[in-house]
Amino acid sequence: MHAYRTHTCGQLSKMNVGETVRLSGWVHRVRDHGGVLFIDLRDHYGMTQVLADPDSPAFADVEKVRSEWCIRIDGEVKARSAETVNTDLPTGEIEIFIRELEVLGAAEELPLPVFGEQDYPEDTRLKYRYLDLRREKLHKSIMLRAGVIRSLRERMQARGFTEFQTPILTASSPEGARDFLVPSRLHPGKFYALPQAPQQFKQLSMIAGFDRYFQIAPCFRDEDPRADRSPGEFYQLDIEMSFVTQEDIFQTIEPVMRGVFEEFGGGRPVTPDFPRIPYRTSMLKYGCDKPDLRNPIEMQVVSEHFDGGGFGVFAGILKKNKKAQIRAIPAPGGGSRAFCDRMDGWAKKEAGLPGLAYIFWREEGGEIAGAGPVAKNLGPERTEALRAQLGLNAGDAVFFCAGEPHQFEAAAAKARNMIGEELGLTAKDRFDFCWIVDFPMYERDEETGALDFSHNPFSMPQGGMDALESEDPLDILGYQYDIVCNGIELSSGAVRNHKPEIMYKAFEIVGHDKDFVDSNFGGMLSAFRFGAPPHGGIAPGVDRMVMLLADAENIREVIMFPMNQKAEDPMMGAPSLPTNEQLRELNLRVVQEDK
RNA sequence: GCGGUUGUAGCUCAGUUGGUUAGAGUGCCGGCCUGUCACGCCGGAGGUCGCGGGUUCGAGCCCCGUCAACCGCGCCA
Repeated sequence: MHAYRTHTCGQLSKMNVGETVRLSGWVHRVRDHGGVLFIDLRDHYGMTQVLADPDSPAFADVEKVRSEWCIRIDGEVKARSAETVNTDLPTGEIEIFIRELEVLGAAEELPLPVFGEQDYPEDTRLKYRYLDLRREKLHKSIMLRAGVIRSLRERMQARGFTEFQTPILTASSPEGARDFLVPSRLHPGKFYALPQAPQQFKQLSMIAGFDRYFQIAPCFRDEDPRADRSPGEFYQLDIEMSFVTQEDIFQTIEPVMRGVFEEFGGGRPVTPDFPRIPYRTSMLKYGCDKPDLRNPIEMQVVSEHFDGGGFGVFAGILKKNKKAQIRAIPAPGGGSRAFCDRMDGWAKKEAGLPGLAYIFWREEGGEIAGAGPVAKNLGPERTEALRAQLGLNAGDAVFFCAGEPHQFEAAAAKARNMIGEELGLTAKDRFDFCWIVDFPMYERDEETGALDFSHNPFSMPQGGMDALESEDPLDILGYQYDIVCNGIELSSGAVRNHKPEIMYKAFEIVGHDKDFVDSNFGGMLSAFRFGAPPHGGIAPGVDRMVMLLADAENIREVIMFPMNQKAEDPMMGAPSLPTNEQLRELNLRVVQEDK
């Protein structure tokens, strides 16, 4: 007989009745009835009820075990009587009568119970992550993650992609986020950087002729975390392909994403064809570039109804500022003063808006009439024209944002989400994908007035060199795109700029000369001079995909050993002080120590 | 760096207008119990109410400061 087990805890059934078996696992729950004592024995595969009574030679030992002890038992498989069958358990038709028990690992009083669904404070969960990982929910989420990664690999390989490893110790890149640096022992005073993404390496692999690259790639960025952004490190499904247009990339990646969400989404419907929404349209309709399309609300520009009208505040804003605009957020079914006032209060308190002006419509003597202070000042004709444009009816409402779009859009997007939630308009249990396309190449810094890349400086501008030379930089669009699902940005990608002269020109527009480009991106740029193929790619975030699939609010729920909000690992004690010896070898001296 | 929320038993939480000895559930320890599967019943131990200061006859509760955790902002090509 095997030293630890003949079967797993999820394996035995009626077919095994009468067999002598050996199981190992953790004591999930003990139910001691004095004369008979039940243990739910748990392992990775499932749960089996084992029991002993005074007839068992192991009875005295069994009485001593406690929750989460790791034990091995030998015993006989017995059929349960009809009344005692547990239909909730795959092994519920049998139980094991214990003949022998060995304690493999006893457990002290638990700082974190494994049994039950209760929530526990995160610092405790992180400090005792191995206990938390025993719990059903987290254990399942981590297995889901593993399944998603396996499926992504299979799907990519099936499409002719090959997984390559790129360096972890590499050079710092001046663009983007803060780097993690690793001191070089062999080169005193010099540092490696951990890759923020294998961006340049994957492009170089295209230039090297590998045609289709992918990698479940670790990425490192030394930025402050958020609920959906883990501190320091995360994984991307990093992809690059040669001889492709933007459309080819869409056609390749979309089925991978859809397939994985269909495979692991538990039957929740997935967008059959991802709509493509230009960046500017998205900002207009949704106020942001990552719209939650489960929410049907679309904003509209309604400035004309207020221009020169009786609602003095808005008319005044339009008159004073040419860039100003009145944007309507329709709220079907929100047509009550109570709801409108509640949203107005919320906007003041939570959204950083001066308030949310509103109109709501109701039946008055067989006619639909607008109500509220805005409607009163605007007058019935303009109010009616507004209603007609928005297609609203009695019982509906509309909220307004006024000013320059870039000033109110973020808050308007929040309000749109809030209204969708509050009115029950936002669908649940669905994965609504879209592509956001046509990102502008450049943007102007509001304070300094300087031009800068709005996203990735390595993307190909639409129109190529001609566009860079002739168009207003702010009008130039890039072959650059995002995948968004349920309001979460999953991925950014682009067709790359593989021509040195266009690269120089693109950087020149934001005020970087040839020397800057050469000294910062010299490696890649020189590769572009030796027959670079047109290429492009994308990099969906694995952690966020799993978050969506697991319905997790926090990225730490889908990472096996995450760090806390302060980028510490309370279990392993990272980061930690180096020894003097280590510092000496690295030629480093610590100027200021953390308190 | 800034803002918000939270902090009471090992764990999850309650705690009235500031009032006498700070409670419950769970876990732990002891006792009882031969069919439970959130087993049940009886008993027990377990508290610097995050920390420091203040107001008050009296502070878990009010005030000031501080620390920690989380959430958000900045940041994240």
